[in-house]
Amino acid sequence: MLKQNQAAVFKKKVGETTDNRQMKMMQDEIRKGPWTEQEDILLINFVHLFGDRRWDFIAKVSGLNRTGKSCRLRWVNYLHPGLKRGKMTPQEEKLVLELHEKWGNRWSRIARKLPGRTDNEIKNYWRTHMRKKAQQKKRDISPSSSSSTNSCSESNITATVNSSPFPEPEGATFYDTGGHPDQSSAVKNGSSTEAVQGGEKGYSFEDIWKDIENESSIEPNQGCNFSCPSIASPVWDYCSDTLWKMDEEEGKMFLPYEYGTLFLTG
DNA sequence: AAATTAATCAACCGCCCAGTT
DNA sequence: GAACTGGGCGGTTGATTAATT
Repeated sequence: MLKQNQAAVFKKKVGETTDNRQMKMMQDEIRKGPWTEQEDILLINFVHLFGDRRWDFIAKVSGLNRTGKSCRLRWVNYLHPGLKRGKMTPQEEKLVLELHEKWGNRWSRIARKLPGRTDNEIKNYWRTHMRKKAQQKKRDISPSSSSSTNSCSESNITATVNSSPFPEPEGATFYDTGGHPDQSSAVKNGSSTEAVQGGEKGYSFEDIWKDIENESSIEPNQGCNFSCPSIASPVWDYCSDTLWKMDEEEGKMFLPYEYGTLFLTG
């Protein structure tokens, strides 16, 4: 992360997009690329003050020179106190696969069922996983290939996915097709998949939930809770020690409460 | 030990939708 | 009802790290 931070760049927005909404930012220099710790701390402060909804406002008021979207993404994917980090547990893997089978690439929706995991994380996981699977399949098809030596979780996964065989045309993996070929249109039409939420599969989600909850004290849909005791994000480790101290020591560096008073009281 | 390849993850982009004016 | 705006979502990219040759 810190190495990436060194490479953070400013980019001119001019000529980069035709999105009208971004045209107004053209006169500004919008910071892009990896976030620095200072930015993280600043963002945390302002989310603390204004909540995790008004991203454009936070982006402006904080002086981050980031877009609201960028702030939101950073918060949701990295800074949110409820985030669980580290490898997916077998239970989580199983749940992801089960839900993906039901809902396709509805990552945010799937993520809501996995407390502490983000849509981005699940998406990345799935991408990696399906790439592996595609490669595995190639090896299986190849006559010179030897038998697979998958891990325990991997074999479970394969079994689950294979319960509903998906087409994997040459050159396009299952992931590339978005899971279910007919899913995207249904989703676009808003008819989506609420109806299939019942979970008619032969295995119990409650069991999975029990397992997951045993491993993590995080409640589903917990939301933003700043008394959060189980902060997993690296910056929170840092913040818990130094953030509020810095406010005092470095004086008006962030000015969170002054801003807060100013804007909250109108 | 160096080079190459694969895996992982953070971040951006563009589209869409819902709410507001 | 049309235009505008903010936020959410899925897809994609690029940088970094780990594993392999």
